[in-house]
This record gives sequence, structure tokens and C-alpha cells, in this order.
Amino acid sequence: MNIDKDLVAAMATPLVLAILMEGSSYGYAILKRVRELSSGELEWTDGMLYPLLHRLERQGYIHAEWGASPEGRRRRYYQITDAGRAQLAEQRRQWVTATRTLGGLWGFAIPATGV
Amino acid sequence: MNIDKDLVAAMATPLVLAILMEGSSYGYAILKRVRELSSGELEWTDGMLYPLLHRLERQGYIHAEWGASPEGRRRRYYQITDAGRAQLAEQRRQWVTATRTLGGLWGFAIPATGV
DNA sequence: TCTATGTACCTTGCAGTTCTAGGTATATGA
DNA sequence: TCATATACCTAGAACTGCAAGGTACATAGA
Repeated sequence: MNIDKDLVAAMATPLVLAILMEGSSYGYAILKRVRELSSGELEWTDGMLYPLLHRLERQGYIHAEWGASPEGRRRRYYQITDAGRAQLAEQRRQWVTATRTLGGLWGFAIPATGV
Repeated sequence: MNIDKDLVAAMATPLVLAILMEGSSYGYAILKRVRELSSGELEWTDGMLYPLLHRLERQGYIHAEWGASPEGRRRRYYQITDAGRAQLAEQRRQWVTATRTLGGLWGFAIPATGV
């Protein structure tokens, strides 16, 4: 399928934050989770993800610290912060608004109970 | 509210094409329709819209011709083409996919019947 | 007749972003 | 010892979006 560049950009931040809501994680695992969640339709490269993680950290939405895998390879674990949770809620609200607007023209709607 | 830059970019093309599905229109009117549809939450400037219209025309999704308002002012009327209708359907499909992916994490879903 | 407001369209330029391409390193299994 | 998977990082070329600025005319009101 291949999702449009603009739509991928719009999804990037909420997707990473939402994944970190499931529990702390690290770059390589996030990359695999994205592929899994989108059934392979989102093909992020690591070169796209790492700069995003750095930016989210700079913005205070996530917090990072070094750890290690069971085999001893270094990993940089990320967890979502309070600011990140607030940001995610805001993005969710915006996404719903956008989908409502388009949905009105397209003939579908997000159920009110889901919002 | 103020919607995020990336989300605005992702909505732009489908929104314009969907508005033109309602019937041919022109720049200034499209701008007002966008405000109306989003209940004022999307504040596009004309400096954003006109380049977009030109791009969509270049891509063959819309067709333009000069006309005039009842008062005699020139207007550039746009109508959606077959390619534009196909593109709109594709974008709709992508939007639904994206919303499903995020919706799975966020706990809402687009009803299957609406797709 | 002058001014303000709404209608209507257009483009340049640069500030900002993005992601491709390239790099490092280690564990495991064949 | 070679290939593959894991794991992370960055420089900078390439792109792009949109704020700002420009033109023009109709109408209403002072």
C-alpha cells in the first residue's frame, strides 16, 4: 500500500508516544512494533526514527537512559513523561477532530463513545 | 484549538478534493468552506491554498478555468477530474488505515460498515 | 469622494525540516 | 570467517511550505 509522506509525518509522533504508553522501549524494538501495528504498511527506517526520538526527548515528551539487552548489547531505553502523556492526549484530540472533518465529507464517523 | 502542522499538511489534499466532490468551486470559497467544515479550527491562509491548487492542477487531479462572479469579478473555478476522484479514494483508504493503526492504540475504531 | 472592508487571485524567498546514505559495533550461527 | 540480526548514531543535500507582500475591484458608509 505505502502511506503518503504527509500522513506518515502526521502519525509519527503520536505513534511513538502511544507505543511508549505500552511500556518503556528502545529504538530497534519500536521500529519492529510500528511494522507490526501497521501490518507492514509503515516502513520506517532507523534513520528516520532516531532523530525523531532525539527530538521528542529534547521536547521533554520522553526520557532516555542507557541499559543493556540480556546478551549485553547496549540499548537506549525510552519512557514517556507526563508532558508526553499530555501531548499524546492533545494529538489524539486533534486526530479525532481531523477525522471528524474529513469523515463528514467521506461518510464515516468515529463513534462518540470512543472519544 | 489549532491543529498541528503535520496533520494540517496530511489533510490538505483530501480536504480540497472532497470539497470539489460537492461541486466545482474557487479559491476564496474553498477557504471559507474549510473554515466552516472544521468549525473554525482549521485556519488556512490563501497563501497556502493557491499553491496547493496549482499543484493539484499540475498533478491532473483538478481542472481549472476562468469564470466570473455575478458582480463581474474574475474567478478561477476548479473541478475534480477522474484522476482526482481516484486519488481521493486512495487517500481515504490511507486515512482509514492510519486511523485504524492509531485507533488500535487509542481505543477507538472506525466502524467497519463505514469503510 | 474618501476610506474601510470584503472579495479574489498570485508569487517569491528563505527558514525550516527531512531522510538518505553512510558509519560504528557486537552477538550468533552456519 | 562470513552473513545476518541486533543496536545506535549523524551530516548535509534536497526539498518544501508558507508568511509576507503584491495587485485589483466592488460596495457601503461617512
